[in-house]
Amino acid sequence: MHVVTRFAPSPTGFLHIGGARTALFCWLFAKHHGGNFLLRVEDTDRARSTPESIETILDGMKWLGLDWDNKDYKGRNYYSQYEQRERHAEVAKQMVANGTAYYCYASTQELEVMRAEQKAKGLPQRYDGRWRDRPAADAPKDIPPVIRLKAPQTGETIVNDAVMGKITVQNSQLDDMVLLRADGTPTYMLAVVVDDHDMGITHVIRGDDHMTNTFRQVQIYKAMGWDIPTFAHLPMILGPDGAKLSKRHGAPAVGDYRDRGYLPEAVNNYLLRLCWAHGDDEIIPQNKAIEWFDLSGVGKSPARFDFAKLNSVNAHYIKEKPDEELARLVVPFIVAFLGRHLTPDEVDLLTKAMPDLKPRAQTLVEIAEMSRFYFHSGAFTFDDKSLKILTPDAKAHLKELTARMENLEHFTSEALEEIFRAYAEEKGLKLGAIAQPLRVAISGSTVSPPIFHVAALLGMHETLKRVHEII
RNA sequence: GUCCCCUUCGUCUAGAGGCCUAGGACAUUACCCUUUCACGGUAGUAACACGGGUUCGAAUCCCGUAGGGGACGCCA
Repeated sequence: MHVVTRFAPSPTGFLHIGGARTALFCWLFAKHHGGNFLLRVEDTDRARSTPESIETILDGMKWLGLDWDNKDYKGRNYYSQYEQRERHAEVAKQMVANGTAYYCYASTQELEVMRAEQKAKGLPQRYDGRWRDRPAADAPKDIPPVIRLKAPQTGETIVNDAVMGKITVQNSQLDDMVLLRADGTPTYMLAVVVDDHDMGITHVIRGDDHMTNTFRQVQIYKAMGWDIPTFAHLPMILGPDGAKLSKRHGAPAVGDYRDRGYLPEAVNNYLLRLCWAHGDDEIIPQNKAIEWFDLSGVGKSPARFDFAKLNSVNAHYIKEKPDEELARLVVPFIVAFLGRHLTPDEVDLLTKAMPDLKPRAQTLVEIAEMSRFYFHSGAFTFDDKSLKILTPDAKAHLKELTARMENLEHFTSEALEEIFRAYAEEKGLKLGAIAQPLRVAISGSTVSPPIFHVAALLGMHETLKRVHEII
């Protein structure tokens, strides 16, 4: 069987991190089975859909590397639901013709009254089928009707969900939903089913907020006599506090993670491990993810988002990434901090510093922050801890050491360490007593990568310049 | 309110009736390494929501209870 999955966001905002997880699972499932992964933009809500939002979502998908296969659709690089509206309307009319749907002339106000009454009586709020069996002759001429599904009123509808298992609902719980609005546009329920059918979707993988919609959609498939795809509903991703993940939790959009210096491979790996596991494996590279991913491994319970764990996964992928590539990724963040561009020499220095920077950072932003001092010019402003290190004694030692450093033939970290160790031994000092002042002098802080590495990278001229600045 | 789903360390999870004295990862604590901070290494604290069954035996199967989530639009 040739597998076809799809990701179907509505372009009313950014790409939500939960949506990204859904997209990832769809993508992995398609790749695992050698099938296709399609992108459909659900833009039938003309008031809320925006082109900017579509761009943002596409960007997010690209950043995560979730490539879709329908890049050439009527001049667009995605499938637009809105463009299929004629087809949706046609299907709705077909259903009226075959007796599985009917025109309903109840006004919005009339329905509001109906729901209010139901609520007041403590009854479930459902359309009562008032136009279900009325003859066409009753139809008022001046009210444009909607088309409603003539849903079965007895028996039950069963969904065999690949994640949730067999789920049954009594048909008496479901009402006759609207398929086509009075203005002739399709509702989500209709559009989804028609598009999934037309696109040949074999596996509908989506968030479990759609679970109860599935029963109604199955009824549409049945009314049209279409094959029902396999459904798989993924549990929600919740915020750290167990509430629905939202702006309040800080980073709901995929773009937020890019801006905060997370690597897409880390985000993917982290997202994959939410509600899914492969034994004790934690770090799962993409090729393994494709090889191992299956729907049966997806858990049923919602998961909370944990930034600490994401950080640790990100730290792992940072350590794995080649220095040059990492430097290239960090440069924009440094540029943002410095407010100026880096010279090729500076980028080269950053690349050479990367082995010392990598193990100390969890995000690209952290690398940028801790590497700023390399590109610093002028005097540092020291904090209290640093000032405490720069005692008159320490300055005196540094002055003596300056002379020795100047005489160095090769300004390497090994050579520097050698003269510092020799000096410490001569004076009966601990290495830290002179290494820390050097650190403060040339890095501007008490915390930095190994200080002799730093000095060697800065070079003799810059190192001595910075030392002179403080003595 | 009605319907649907879920419940293993703080968090993500392993677990398919005996392999469980419940494993791993993150977080956390201590120690080692060490010129700072990290990385790395070693050790530790920490969970089967509760109550009933079924069974020789239950984290695992069944039934309740509690808690959580979701859906009930001419939104998607």
